[in-house]
Amino acid sequence: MSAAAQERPLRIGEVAELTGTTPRTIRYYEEIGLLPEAEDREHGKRRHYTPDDVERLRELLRLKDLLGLSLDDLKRIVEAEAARAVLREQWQQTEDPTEQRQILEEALVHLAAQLKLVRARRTEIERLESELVARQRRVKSRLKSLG
Amino acid sequence: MSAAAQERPLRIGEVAELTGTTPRTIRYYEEIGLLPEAEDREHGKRRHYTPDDVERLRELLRLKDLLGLSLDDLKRIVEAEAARAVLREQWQQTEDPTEQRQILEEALVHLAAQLKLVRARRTEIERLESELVARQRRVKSRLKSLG
DNA sequence: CTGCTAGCTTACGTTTACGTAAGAAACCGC
DNA sequence: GCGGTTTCTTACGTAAACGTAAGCTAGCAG
Repeated sequence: MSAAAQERPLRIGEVAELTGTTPRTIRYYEEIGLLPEAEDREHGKRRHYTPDDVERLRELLRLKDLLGLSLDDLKRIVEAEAARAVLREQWQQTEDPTEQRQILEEALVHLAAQLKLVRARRTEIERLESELVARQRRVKSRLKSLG
Repeated sequence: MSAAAQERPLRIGEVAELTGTTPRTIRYYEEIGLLPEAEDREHGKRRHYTPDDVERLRELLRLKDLLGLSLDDLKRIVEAEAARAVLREQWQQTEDPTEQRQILEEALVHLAAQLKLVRARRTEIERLESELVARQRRVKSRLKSLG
């Protein structure tokens, strides 16, 4: 469905480059279940990725770095998303609008939870920033009073 | 000079409580030179702290958590501040306004560097936040179109 | 003085998140 | 087909940031 899936598959080194990480990290994330393993890859053969996979990994790294989440935290998020994805498949097939609504509402809950985290962080950062600005002002005024 | 220094000294457990960390962490920070060690404490006797020390530790923990700085990064910051403090003492005694100005300007450089870090973080956080909001909107509109 | 709790020192242990090395196999260009 | 690069698997190594345990002491409460 995604246009991205049509293009030449990316190799692990390219993905690492694009996301600013290393092949080892990518394999490790797969190993702990943070990234999915292609079930049809034969032993010893190369992994390949789509641009969507790159975006996915970028997002995980962002959550990790910006929110300070551990890989375990991320895994929980990923698993929750996966669970919702399963339900989505089941329920979209039945085309029952009541169930579909429930799925979307769960997605909203999920997003609200993440937003809460992000906004809390932003608030803390802003407080830190304004304290630094205040100090800056004090130093500047002392500089002025020195002539 | 600080009013805080007049009050009953705090023990390590209280400081840990107040900063949301543990005594072990505080001792560790002292061990690696992140927190100063009172030079007059006899071997085996208790550490004690002022409310200013608590604030100091809070700030370090904030920089660590919000900016994702390592203890090594923090140590560099602390050392830079200490170096500036030494110069301040020396030069304030001489009461040479030219030197005093230089100290203040160095402080500004220091603050500007930290502010740059903090603002970069805030920008990233804000981008993440707006992406989440966008997703939220999409889900909400799909909900509405479901009736 | 006597308990009791919290703190001290020393030292080894642990978790997280990968790094690194070795040997083999997969592609890719020629 | 072949050399060169990249990847694969397996497994051991490691740095950072503390945790934990043991034996001992400070210092206060009664």
